Amino acid sequence: MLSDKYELKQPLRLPDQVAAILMEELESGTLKPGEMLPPEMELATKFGVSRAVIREALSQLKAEGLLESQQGRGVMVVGRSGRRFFRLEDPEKFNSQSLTHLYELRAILESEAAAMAAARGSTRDVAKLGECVVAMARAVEDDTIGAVPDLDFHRGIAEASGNHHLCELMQFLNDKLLVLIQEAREHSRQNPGVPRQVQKEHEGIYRAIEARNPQKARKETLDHLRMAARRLGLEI
Amino acid sequence: MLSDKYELKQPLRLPDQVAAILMEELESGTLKPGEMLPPEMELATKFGVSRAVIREALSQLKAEGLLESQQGRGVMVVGRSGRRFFRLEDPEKFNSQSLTHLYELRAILESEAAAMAAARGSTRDVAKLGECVVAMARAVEDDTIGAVPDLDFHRGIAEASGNHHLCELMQFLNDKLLVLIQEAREHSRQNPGVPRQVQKEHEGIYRAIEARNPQKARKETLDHLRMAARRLGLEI
DNA sequence: GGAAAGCATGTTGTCAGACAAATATGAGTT
DNA sequence: AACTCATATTTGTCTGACAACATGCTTTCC
Repeated sequence: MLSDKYELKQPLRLPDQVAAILMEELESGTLKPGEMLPPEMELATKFGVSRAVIREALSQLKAEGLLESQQGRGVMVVGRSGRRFFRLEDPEKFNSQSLTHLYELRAILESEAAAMAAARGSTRDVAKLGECVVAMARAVEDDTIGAVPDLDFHRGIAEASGNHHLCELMQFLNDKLLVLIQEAREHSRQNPGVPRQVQKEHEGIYRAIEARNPQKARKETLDHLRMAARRLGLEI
Repeated sequence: MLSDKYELKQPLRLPDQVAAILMEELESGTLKPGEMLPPEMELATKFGVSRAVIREALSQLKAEGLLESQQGRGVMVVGRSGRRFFRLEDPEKFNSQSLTHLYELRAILESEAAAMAAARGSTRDVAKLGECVVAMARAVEDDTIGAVPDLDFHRGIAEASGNHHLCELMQFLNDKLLVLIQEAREHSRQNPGVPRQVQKEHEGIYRAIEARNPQKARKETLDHLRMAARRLGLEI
């Protein structure tokens, strides 16, 4: 039984609850870097759970790089520099402003990626982008869902930037915004004329990259995402 | 002292090994989203470990959002959109190109953050930046280490951007690049004249932000980071 | 015959205890 | 003061057990 001291929610599994509490103490500074955690057995009695539960919780935090354990010594709190992940707040807690910020971040990265793609993308990368544009054009004609080529197009720009970290990060953000993006696409298809407009924007980006014009590629991408955000109802 | 950090080449613990193998299978597509994992007991015999070890491994992957379990049903593979973290490859495996890319990513974000700070940073934020500049100037005069105000300055820019996600992401990247940055600072102090040059660049950024000139803030930051990269020996 | 209730089985969640392995600690010796 | 060694502490791993929940099948009742 977990003590009521820690307002634990029932539905979550015990290790997750314990991990959340410890994480809280880590972020609030109650547990400072370099300090040792109490022994697992002590934590177990303190939280009123078995050692197995404690170990699963610690395992999560260790995997994230927040803690470090050594057999015979104990568990130590490691500083921020040890963090292995960039964690986004839980999507359930996203409010409108948070979403706008996320979208803004994406726009920064994607416009810069487009500029880099124009500056130094391989001809192969650019050719792949061209295929995506053609596929999307066909989707607009047929009035079908152009989701796959659309996603491919945006991923292609990231890859053409030649920066692997940037690519991975954009992939992550896009995954997070996926629901939002799909909503936008659905919304677009219902408004006649919008798909054609979107296609024109995509083609503008593609032409700028193909023409090896970084400035233009950045601007076209920025404009495109600004328009897309407006279509989504986000104030940017 | 210093060897303490590098001495810890601890043999991987069993749960970490199992987690690594499963992660490999997830990324390679051997385990596809929607599929069910074998029961924990089966995995245990397959890997030749106890169920507790398997559970700790699964706990890590569940925390990362790669798996999802339900009592009585089993463990399911979740698609990419479920990922909760943006994971950077292990710092030990960083090669020169990878570092350059990481630095490039940081430059993108920081220059844009500076522009946003100029465009919409609160007067409070800007004032704090001014204090950092003064503190750094004093450090240059005294020839002491200006690490703290320097970090504060860069963090201040991120905060002044008003975008929380951007701020967190920059914090994460800076933590990762911290060793690199400290190296740069040490290198700077040994080369006479460099600290003054750095200070001049910082002041340039600050003046642009204070003057509410986004374009200039972006350019000054970009120039500063480009110079810093060159001082570090990275080809940008 | 069909639908609802109950039972059997499989799976995850949690607990308890045990031992091994590595480390810290302290007493005793040189 | 420094070294040695036995002891205690702590993490790493294993085993077995039971509870909670889900699924499918059987039984029962209309």
